[in-house]
Order: sequence, then C-alpha cells, then structure tokens
Amino acid sequence: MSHARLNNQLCFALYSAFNSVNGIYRKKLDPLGITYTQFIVLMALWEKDEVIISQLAKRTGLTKATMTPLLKRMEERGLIKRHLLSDNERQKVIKLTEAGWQLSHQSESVTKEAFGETGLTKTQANKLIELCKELVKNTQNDDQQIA
Amino acid sequence: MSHARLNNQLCFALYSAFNSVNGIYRKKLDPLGITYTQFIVLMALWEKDEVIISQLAKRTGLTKATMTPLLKRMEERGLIKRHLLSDNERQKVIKLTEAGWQLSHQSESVTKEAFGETGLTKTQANKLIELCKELVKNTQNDDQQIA
DNA sequence: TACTAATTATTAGCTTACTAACTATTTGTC
DNA sequence: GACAAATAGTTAGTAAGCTAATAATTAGTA
Repeated sequence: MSHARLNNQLCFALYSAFNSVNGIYRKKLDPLGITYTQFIVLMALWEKDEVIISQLAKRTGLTKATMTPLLKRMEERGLIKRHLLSDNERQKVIKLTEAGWQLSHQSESVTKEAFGETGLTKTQANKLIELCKELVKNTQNDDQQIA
Repeated sequence: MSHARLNNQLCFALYSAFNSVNGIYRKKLDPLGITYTQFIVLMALWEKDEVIISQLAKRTGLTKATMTPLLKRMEERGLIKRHLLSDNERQKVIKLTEAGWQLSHQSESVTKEAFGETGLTKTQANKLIELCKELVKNTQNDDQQIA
C-alpha cells in the first residue's frame, strides 16, 4: 500500500475535467479571438463594468501578476481601456469598449453549447458546481494578495 | 437576460476549484522540488514504469508537446531517464531513477494532507471525482493526437 | 523496390499562472 | 511635517499547456 491511484485522486479529477472543458471552450472562443481566461474577465466585466484591477482579480480568482499581461493583451485587442483614477493614482480602472460589449452578444450561445458537449444533465452540473464552490470556500485564504 | 452569471458556470467552477487544490499541492510539493504536473507524471510511473511517452501522455491527459519539455526538466533533476527503444527507434521509453522512486515515499502523505485541507467529506469528494470522470469520459475525443 | 501514409517525438510561438521583488502612491502616526 | 506601513500595479523568472509545423522512423502498398 503506497500511493492512491491516479484515477482516484480529487485533484487529478478536477485537473482533467477542467482541461476537457477548457478544450471545448477553446474551439468555440478561438474564432472570436479570445481565450477562456479572457472570456472569464469579460464575463466579470459584463456583470459589473468599471472596476479596479484588484477587484477584478478577486472576482476571477487570479493574481494581480496574472492580470497585468492579460489586461494588456485585451487592451491591445481593443476590448477594454485602462485608465488611472484621478482620486487615487495607484488604482487603475478597467472599462469595456464598444467591441468588448459586442462580444457579449457574439458569445451568447457559447456557454450553452459548451454545456451541451459535456454530456452532463442539469442536475449533475449543478451538483458539480455546488461541490466545487464548497471546496473553494473551504480553501479560501484571506491573507493572500488577492484579497 | 444575457449571459449566465460567472458564479453559475460549470467551467469557472472547475477552473477555480482546480486552482485552489493546485495551490495546496504547490505548497506541499515545493519543498520536494517538483510541481503538481510532475507529481502526476511520477504517480503514473509509480503505477507503471518504463512506458513510452505517448502512453504517458494518454494516461495523464496531456499532449505530447507538453510532455517533451516536462520530461526534459524531470530528467535534468535526475528523476527519470529517457532512452530510445532498440526495436522501434521512433519511441522513447521513460524509466524512473532511484531518486524518482524515493519521491514515492517522501510524498506519501501529501495527497492525504491535501485532501484534508479541501474540507470536503469523503462522500463529497467521491461524488466530485465521479462527476469529473463522467465529464471527461463524455468529452473524450479519440481522434486527437493524444490517443 | 519505390513511394506513400502513418506514427512518434520535438520545436516554435502564443497564452496563462505562480511567487518574489520592485516602484509608486497613499495612509497612519509620532 | 516626516517617516514607517500599507496598498496597487508592474516586472522578472519559471513552468505549464495548447496548436501547428517539422523531423525521423516505420508500415503499407502498388
């Protein structure tokens, strides 16, 4: 008796499952010229626009060091604008451009289509989401720079 | 009504959950000098040693293009050896070194400890694993180079 | 036997993703 | 007001991860 087998490991299961779904999204988002991570940032902005980078990082679960080059590329593609706040020049506000809003419509069916390809029932998907959220909640570490 | 909210998306849930667990593993594996992906490859080899790269890629769900630099780094750290098969010189066999086997013992408690930090019950974890496997099975694409 | 097709691994180019160290502001306190 | 501490974002360096294109070998076939 030594290690648990690969196939029985929680982390490996999540890792494989995410890679699978990410592959599905890649195929669908590629024609729109964005990656899945960029799609996540866009979704966060469609929900609430004009937020500072730290808040965006917190909501997407990414670090600020990941956000900087990501947002730079998105700005180069004309999806967002970054500008300093006048009342606090440490902070930068991210704002969607017209093209950034456009993508909201163009990508409207992507999530639904991707879900279809997972082959899961609504009940299964909801259970999966619920368990993932539970895990994330349990492991949240408020002393990180994300907070 | 436009997009599903970020928090209700399956892919985002998996993405966040994997990032969380990956972070837990990183802290534990860092002292051993390996990453989580390298740990996965090692686990696969501990289960079955002396396999060709394509098989290893298939079992871990990674592409061959990901494997090449990964295995190169692992060889540089003395964890594995790569050598050509004499009867088929296209294929390379991966074999654990003594140091590679040693890590099996040194990392024995890592998975159990990491599971503890997820805060999930055994029942929850098993359900999560089951759903992830279901998803992966449904989306498996046998015409990929992985196969 | 020659010529095509398939297989195996590598390489190139791009995009995440992390930690740690750094710069530049702002805040807090004596 | 001056100096320490906190905050916001960037940069540097490392490691994944993908697709597409490229060798190199092997297999299949006319």
